[in-house]
Amino acid sequence: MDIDAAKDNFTKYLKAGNYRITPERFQVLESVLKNDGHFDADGLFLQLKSSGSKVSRATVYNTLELLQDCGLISKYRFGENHSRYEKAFGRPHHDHLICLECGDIIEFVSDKLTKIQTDVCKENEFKSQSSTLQIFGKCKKCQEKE
Amino acid sequence: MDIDAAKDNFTKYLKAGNYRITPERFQVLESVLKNDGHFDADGLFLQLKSSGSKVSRATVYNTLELLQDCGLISKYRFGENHSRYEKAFGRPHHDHLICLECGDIIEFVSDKLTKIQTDVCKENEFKSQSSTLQIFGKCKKCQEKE
DNA sequence: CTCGGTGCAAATGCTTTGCAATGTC
DNA sequence: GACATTGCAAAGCATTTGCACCGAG
Repeated sequence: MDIDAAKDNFTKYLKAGNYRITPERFQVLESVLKNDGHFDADGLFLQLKSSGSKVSRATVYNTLELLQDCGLISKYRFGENHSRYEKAFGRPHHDHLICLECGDIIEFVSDKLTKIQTDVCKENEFKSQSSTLQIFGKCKKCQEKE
Repeated sequence: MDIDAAKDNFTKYLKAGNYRITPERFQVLESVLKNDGHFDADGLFLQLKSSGSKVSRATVYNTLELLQDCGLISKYRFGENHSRYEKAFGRPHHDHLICLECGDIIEFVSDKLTKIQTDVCKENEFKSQSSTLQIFGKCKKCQEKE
């Protein structure tokens, strides 16, 4: 839907930072936009490769960092040994329930949580930039399996 | 203070799980108990080494996992490429403010947060096992530096 | 034409693993 | 004595880096 808006956004970010507009960077962005859930760097690399792109892993990592810096994607570490990303463009902030059994990730939004975070930061005179609440456990489906 | 209680705890856990009581495992536990803040596996290994212990990295990692399973320590991933641990024995649950500038980690406790988490889990029929709220940003000291 | 960006492969850093030796039960 | 646990070094895996080449500005 807002693919063009995302591209515009990225273009502006690149120009503003005096980064070059390269086809590789936009190939990565397009690949990112195809993913609806969470994805990782290597998955994205494979996805690009299978769609005929010749972008290298190095460029994928490099571009993911740029996309994160300009707010188009969010990066997470769900207690695994690799990072996960997801589209952030035009989406409200949300947090995650992570099933340790099946690996499923459930998203949720909580206004109250946002307020608590604001309060905690104020109390500690801390300037928040980003946050993540991760709840690990067992999802409904996996509980029923027993 | 509760060093003996921690050791008891670990002993019981090992026996219950049919794990063997080895000196190496207790050397790791003792080293863990010496640390008041957050520490990582390699730091612990070095600490053990410098105090004359011959425990290997493999054993450190193995034992840290056991200690985590029996609730004596907690494991975190603060967006870095390595895991961090901290004593959990006899401490209330708390969360973290992480300064992206100086790396300082501030702990905080929030009852309201606990309640929200309970509610979110109920709504999603999710069975929580552990959780972590991480707020990344800039601490008071680093804000003043500018 | 300049210098930032790219691909490739090698390097890195944390963590795990394979295996023979060791020590607990 | 059986077999889980250990130390060591090598392997794994995600990510980064060095460098020669390429192409955007």
